[in-house]
Amino acid sequence: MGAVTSLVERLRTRAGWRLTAQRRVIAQAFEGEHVHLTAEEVLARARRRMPEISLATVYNTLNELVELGELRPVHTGRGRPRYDPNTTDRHDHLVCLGCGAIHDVHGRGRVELPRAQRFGHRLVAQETIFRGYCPGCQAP
Amino acid sequence: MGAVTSLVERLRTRAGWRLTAQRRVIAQAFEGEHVHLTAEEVLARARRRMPEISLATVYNTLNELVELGELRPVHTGRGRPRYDPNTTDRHDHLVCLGCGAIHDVHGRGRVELPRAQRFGHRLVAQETIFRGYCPGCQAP
DNA sequence: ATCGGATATTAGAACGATTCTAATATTGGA
DNA sequence: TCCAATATTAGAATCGTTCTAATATCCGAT
Repeated sequence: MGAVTSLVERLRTRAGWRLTAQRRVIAQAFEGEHVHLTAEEVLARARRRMPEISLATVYNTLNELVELGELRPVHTGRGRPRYDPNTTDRHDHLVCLGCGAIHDVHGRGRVELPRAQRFGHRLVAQETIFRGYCPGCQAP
Repeated sequence: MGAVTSLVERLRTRAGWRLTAQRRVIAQAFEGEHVHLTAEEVLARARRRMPEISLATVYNTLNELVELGELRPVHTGRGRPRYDPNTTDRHDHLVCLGCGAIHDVHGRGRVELPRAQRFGHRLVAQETIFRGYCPGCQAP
């Protein structure tokens, strides 16, 4: 998955799912490495290829791709949620509280949640976010 | 701090900060352990003691308390942000993707961010969130 | 090829959460 | 007691996202 096949390629061959022109340009917005886009940014990129695409379709498609496990929403706590197409390589995120910039990072070690601490939950995901100030935003 | 002195007590003695009646009832909303309230919930609790308090004041005060380091906002990715008065004991959060319930948890181990992975950032916080489905919400 | 039902797109309205505005009230110090 | 600084408030404004319902497109069956 992930690096092996491209997002567009995977969507193209997904049974029971139509890869329309709109969905294609939305998927293409995520090409390249280390992309973490807001809905608005996805719209802007999609419009470069298809100027008439609507914001509603962007939201619809983003929600579907999250549902399909192809995008991972990242709640930075600074501005709006961002969407990360890298759902296969385990990684964390580093967010600048000044400008909102976001980096993929590979933390050392892992937090485990012992059974006794799960309160009967079935775990499906875990996320670590680091916050700080980037070199350009040294601050309060 | 934290458990040693109560939030209201700390605010009462904070220089250059007026502990008004409104701010007091907002702080009192966080009494008790393991509380994670939305702004709306804070308003509801504050109104039990002061029915005429306004939502604007709740938002103003919550933002100030976060600024002062007395509340920690928790971005669960499910519903609105919650505010956690426990800013001193290191802990993580477990969120139910079904009903949005949230638990304090103590994960085992820790994620470290090596200097080489900090991209020059000065780190100020780190947060791990576990997501899953609680016993009442066994799901999709 | 054509039809028909299912699916997708769209503009714009609606919604919910939060912030802003600007007028009024309260505070604490001179 | 007076004054300036600070806090509160209702309601308007803003922002991001979802909803609505009308139109368009797709794909399989004929």
